[in-house]
Amino acid sequence: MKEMYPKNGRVILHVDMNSFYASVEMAYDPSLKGKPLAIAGNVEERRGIIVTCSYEARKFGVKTTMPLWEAKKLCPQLIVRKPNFERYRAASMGMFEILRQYTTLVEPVSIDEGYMDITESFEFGSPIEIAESIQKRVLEQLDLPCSIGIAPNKFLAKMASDMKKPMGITVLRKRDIPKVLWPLNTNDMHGVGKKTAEKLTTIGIQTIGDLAKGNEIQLKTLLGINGIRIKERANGIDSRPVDPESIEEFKSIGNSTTLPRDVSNQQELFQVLDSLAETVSVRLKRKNVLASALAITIRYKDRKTITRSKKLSNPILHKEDIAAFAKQLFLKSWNGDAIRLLGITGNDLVDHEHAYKQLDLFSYEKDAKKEPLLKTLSNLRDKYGKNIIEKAGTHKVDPSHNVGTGTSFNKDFLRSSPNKKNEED
DNA sequence: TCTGGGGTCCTAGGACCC
DNA sequence: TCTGGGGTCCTAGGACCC
Repeated sequence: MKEMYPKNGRVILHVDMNSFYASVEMAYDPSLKGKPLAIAGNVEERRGIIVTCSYEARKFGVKTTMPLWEAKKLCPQLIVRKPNFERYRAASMGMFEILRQYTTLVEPVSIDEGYMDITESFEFGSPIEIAESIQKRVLEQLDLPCSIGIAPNKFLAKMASDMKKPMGITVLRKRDIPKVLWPLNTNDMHGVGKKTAEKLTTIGIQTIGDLAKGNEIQLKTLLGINGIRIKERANGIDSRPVDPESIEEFKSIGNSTTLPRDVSNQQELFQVLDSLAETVSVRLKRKNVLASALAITIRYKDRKTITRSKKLSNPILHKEDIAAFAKQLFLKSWNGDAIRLLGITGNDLVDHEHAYKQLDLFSYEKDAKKEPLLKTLSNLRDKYGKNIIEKAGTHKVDPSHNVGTGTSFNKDFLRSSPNKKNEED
């Protein structure tokens, strides 16, 4: 048996679906296969952009994030479909189900990609055999193509999966790094975008190889902690574990919308905030969490974007509370100019059950000053059950002040995160 | 006719506390 | 006279990714 990996090394796969949304549409409607297909938002409006497109469309120069009108200019016969998220979610679940047949150590990163740690999965064959088997099953069972990277860590696996598309399998060993990775430009690196690549050129770093040998002091000064991190990555060092739970740990839930036209009428803008608040509320409830901080986003006509956020004295989840608070924030921040986009995001999410448990804890609090509130809350709950507590907890939120009966217990108990990780990197 | 919507993580300054 | 130093929390903005 060939030794492909050092005894103590890990074997990580990165599975990346190829032009996922477009491929799912083709699986649903095979008559689309082989044709230039694009998925775009706001198809009927002028502000639509390309979300994903088929390889046939890419041949014409059509790219992700390109405005729809531009794509149609490049490729007049382009077939355009609206995104159909239920289908994509279903396909995604099918894909991850297949991955989990090889190991429980599957970490979904987004709807169409994930990492697997198959170090212990030798009963299914060699890493390449496993990758081939996964690729085959995803194609046969879901009619979807994917590319797979095989490497000793996440970063290298991610880089590897990007190297052959569609339907590629790429092994990237440590010893391949100088030949395969180092000639690439830094902006081909996962985690290095346009701005960082530009900054790097100012200290004479163009390629990943340059970065691998870069001066740490200089990198730290230029990019902070990220400078050190990308240098490590460039040298193939990345100890992040594959964490199947990370997908459960939500940190924020938001909803934003680009308006069909720029709007400066307050009434109209308030209506938009109402509907955004409704969406955020529904999604918070579905995830069983409350928001302990709220942020709004305003993008003006000239695309200048501001965010304003504020901690809440009590976590909230009802649409009325979210809308009221968002409107307060909005009025404090809006300069009166025409607005292109509005958004509301719930931050510092606390688990529903956890929030109530913490209220229970409160019952045992000996502090005399806090006694009255606590009695009120537990009496109410005894009488009316859980729901009234939810209302009592959220109703009193006064967006203009951060005071009130809730402040002390919130600060001490409710805010502690249920999502704390016990894993150090 | 320019440039969506969902996120995460990091930085930096000011407030505040000891 | 002349002005600590560390720590945490909050907020705004930026970079990045899919």
